[in-house]
Amino acid sequence: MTCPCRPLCLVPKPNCTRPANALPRHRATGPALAELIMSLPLFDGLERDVLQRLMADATALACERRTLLFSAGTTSDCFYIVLDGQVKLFALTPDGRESIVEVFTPVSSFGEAAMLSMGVFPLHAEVIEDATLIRVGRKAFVSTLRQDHAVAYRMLSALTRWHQRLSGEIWHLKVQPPWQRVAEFLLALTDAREGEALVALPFNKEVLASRVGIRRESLSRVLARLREMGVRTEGNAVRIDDVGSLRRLCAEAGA
Amino acid sequence: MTCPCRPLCLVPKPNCTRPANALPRHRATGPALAELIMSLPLFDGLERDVLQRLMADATALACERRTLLFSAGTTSDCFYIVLDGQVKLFALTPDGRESIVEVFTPVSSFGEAAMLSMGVFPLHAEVIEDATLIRVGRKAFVSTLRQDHAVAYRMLSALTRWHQRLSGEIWHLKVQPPWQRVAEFLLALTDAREGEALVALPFNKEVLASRVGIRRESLSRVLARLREMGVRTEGNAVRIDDVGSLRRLCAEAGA
DNA sequence: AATCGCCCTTAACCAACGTCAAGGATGCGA
DNA sequence: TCGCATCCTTGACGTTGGTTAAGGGCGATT
Repeated sequence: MTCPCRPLCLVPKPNCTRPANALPRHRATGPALAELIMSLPLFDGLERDVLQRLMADATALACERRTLLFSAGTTSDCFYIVLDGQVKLFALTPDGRESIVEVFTPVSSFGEAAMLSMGVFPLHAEVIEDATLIRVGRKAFVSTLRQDHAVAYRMLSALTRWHQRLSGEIWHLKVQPPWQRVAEFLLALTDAREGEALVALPFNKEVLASRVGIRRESLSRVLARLREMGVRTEGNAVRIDDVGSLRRLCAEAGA
Repeated sequence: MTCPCRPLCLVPKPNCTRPANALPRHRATGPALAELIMSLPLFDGLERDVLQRLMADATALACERRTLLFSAGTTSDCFYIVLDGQVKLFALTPDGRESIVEVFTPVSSFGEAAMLSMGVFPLHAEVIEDATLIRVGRKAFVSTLRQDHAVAYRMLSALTRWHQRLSGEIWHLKVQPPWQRVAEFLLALTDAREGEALVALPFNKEVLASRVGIRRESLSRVLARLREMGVRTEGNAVRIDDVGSLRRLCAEAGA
């Protein structure tokens, strides 16, 4: 039996026959669990004991691929933390098509917004790669929030950062052509400022295309054109010959 | 002397010669000032005395059109509330073009995100229609926030609502063709669910185009095509013959 | 009246994205 | 080994949005 995280594994399951030297998917590597959770933007800077109170009625979930966590319109009485695997948030058009708004990879959280405004989920959520999640109930979460208002304050600045990220995304969608959004997405996966870089794609190309707002076929064409700029795709990884020059290309063309 | 809010005025200046029977620009009408401010999503549900403490070192500003409030990169030590007029938040591309990320009309606030995360403004802000603003300093605001954590909690849910609005916008940009974004923008300006409606555009077409992520010329084309669907533009207003059918058109075509 | 500036519209052209269709690569199970 | 499913790529084609350029309407200024 091989790992479901095909074609590459970061944390192979027992008896996984997949070659281990392959480039892993792009995901956070894992120190201690609490450490991971505290790195969430939502919980940035929280003390450990406060966190534990917050997590009072949290439950851990092991979800298989294609598990539907919730669908749009459902009342939202919890939010989720992704410890492993991947979850997509998407909308459905009347004709059955789906559009991925966001893909969550370890370690991140989603659904807080819907939960805190005490409404319903605005989107569907589905596991697209076998995942381990933490489901945090609304009740305990909100009550802890009321008891310890400092928590709320911390979360405020975390959310405002989120806010800025979303605004930035809107701007990208409005002013950048697709190839630039793809290029910047790739560049965001590496810390390198110049020279060669080999980045692992966080998810398959279908999902990636949806993330940047284009179709699968268009992504292929974009990558084909980027090839002339020294961006070669190698399996689920992408080799960038010269990160510096690619960054410059993006910057000078309308970013 | 006529009003700068051409070609139509809601609140004519003294001696304004502009005809008064014209349809006003779409903007909130004004009861008491405090009432207005408390209707901000950011301050939703705040008690009046708390609000006054929050506003301790706030100052009122009367800004003429084309006033640059701040530019990207500036350290953000305040945020703004728009009581009248309009302010655009925009980014500049290297070749000097601008892209409007958001237009703020009465009554709304902007810049809190940058201020609370103690960073710098990520965008430029310019008054595009003579405005009266309130500038709230970071220091008093944050200290009040620390003293009264309930305020922070209230703001949390307000921000999460904002968050959802932004997510929705991203989704629109990804899955909807421009004509639908325009149509939905127009529909959002009226409460009518069916029948005829006459809506006043909140800003000129250049800005509107930028808001929905297209160019001025494309907006003209879109409006021309919408004309066949019973959407006629009349000056800075738009008459929708049948709101119900337009809503249905948008809904069935990928919303 | 004449002129200017601003806002908006239209047309022609081109590049680019979506769509449809076909086919290749890979991994898995029979 | 074969068949099948999934994922990816490529080509042809139609549509559409950006670009450029030209011009009209309107108010303000002279």
